[in-house]
Amino acid sequence: MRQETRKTRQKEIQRATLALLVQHGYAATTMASVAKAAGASLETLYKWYGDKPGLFRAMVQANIEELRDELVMSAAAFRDPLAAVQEFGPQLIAVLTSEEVVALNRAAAADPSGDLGRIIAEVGRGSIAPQLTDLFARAIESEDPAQVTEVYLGLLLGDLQIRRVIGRMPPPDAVEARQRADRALEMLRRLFPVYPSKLPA
Amino acid sequence: MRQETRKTRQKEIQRATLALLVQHGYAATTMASVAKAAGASLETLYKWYGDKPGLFRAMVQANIEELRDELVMSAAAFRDPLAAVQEFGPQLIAVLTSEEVVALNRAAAADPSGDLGRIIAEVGRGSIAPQLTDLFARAIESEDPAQVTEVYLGLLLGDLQIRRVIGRMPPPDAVEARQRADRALEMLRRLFPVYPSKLPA
DNA sequence: CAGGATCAGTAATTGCAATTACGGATCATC
DNA sequence: GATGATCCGTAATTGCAATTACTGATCCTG
Repeated sequence: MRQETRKTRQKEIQRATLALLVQHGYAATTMASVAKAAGASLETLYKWYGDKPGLFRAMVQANIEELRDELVMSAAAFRDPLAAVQEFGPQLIAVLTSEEVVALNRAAAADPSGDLGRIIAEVGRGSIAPQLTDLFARAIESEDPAQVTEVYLGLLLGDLQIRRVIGRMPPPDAVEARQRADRALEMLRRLFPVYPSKLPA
Repeated sequence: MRQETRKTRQKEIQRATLALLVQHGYAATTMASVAKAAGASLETLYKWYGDKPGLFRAMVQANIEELRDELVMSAAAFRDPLAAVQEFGPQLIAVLTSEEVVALNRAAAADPSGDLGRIIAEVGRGSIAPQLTDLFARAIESEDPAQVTEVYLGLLLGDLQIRRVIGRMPPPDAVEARQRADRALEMLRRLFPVYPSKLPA
């Protein structure tokens, strides 16, 4: 099979795996059910991914990277750093509380090896936080822009993520997400001085 | 067997269950391993708890209540509300990032029924947040003290919990916890006006 | 068009853990 | 001290899912 074909095939398999993970959880997602849903054979799954953890490792990696790339793109579309943050916040809430990311986090929580958690942390937070820190470094006076990011994320998300992961909350809708993000940014601006040139006109 | 004896026996079983959960996770904690560790028989486990989820439900309930009671006690020991919060913050960080609570959260994340998550949310947050809200209502001018609590928890914990649960972080030590709590309270006081009478002497 | 590789579909194989069943010891109660 | 209940320890039973093996079908490559 050609490389291109295989790549799209793998994407299909990983998509099917994620769908089953969202619906049934890690333990109840069997290799057989993945094969059936993806129209692939067990032999192929094992040849390509080695074993069940291997499949999920690849799936998590691919999906987290995909989500990251979407977020990266949207952030780059702005010149004014705080305007970018303002746009970014609600998206970040939406992504991090989505069924998909919640399911990925649950899988990571159940993974004794810690591989899934490492992937999520490195690819997810590891690439998102620096972007935010860059934006804040351009907009806010602080010797430690990374800490501004910390505070912002705390204000933005609170314990939304952990509550979602243990299953005690629906995802916030778009209106709530925007409100929450606006409040977080407003509080952040009261906590840290904004460069005068960056004040809104 | 007398009531008292049975109660202590159940406590032993639940303690052993938690220890195994912390060490191996939910999936790898077998009923047989619990029986062995607790020196109980499988028959007793099934007679008392019905099935594996039942055992874990009871265990989570008992342990969360125990943790809550410890926190409740410490908070009641103060007269000045913000002093109580100041003392409470580091403890809350320590408890919520402890191996035990992380393991309980992981079990809840893996539980498809949502029972464990419900227990944790209701017994845990459901009793802690109102206590904090009471303290803030006495110390801070706000039409919505519950939201002050929200903000405080966000500043205090950030994404510590979710990062702990997916396995990408050691628990913060006592010094870090206190620093973090102090910073959170200090930021909170800049965000919300404190009643003059409550200002420190 | 032959040859070899790759894949889907299905049928073993295997191991593990939840659950059940049973025999002997222990303990509270009368 | 008898007795019935309760408990421990261990040995089935059972079901499920990961993993492996086998059989044609399909698709590139020359």
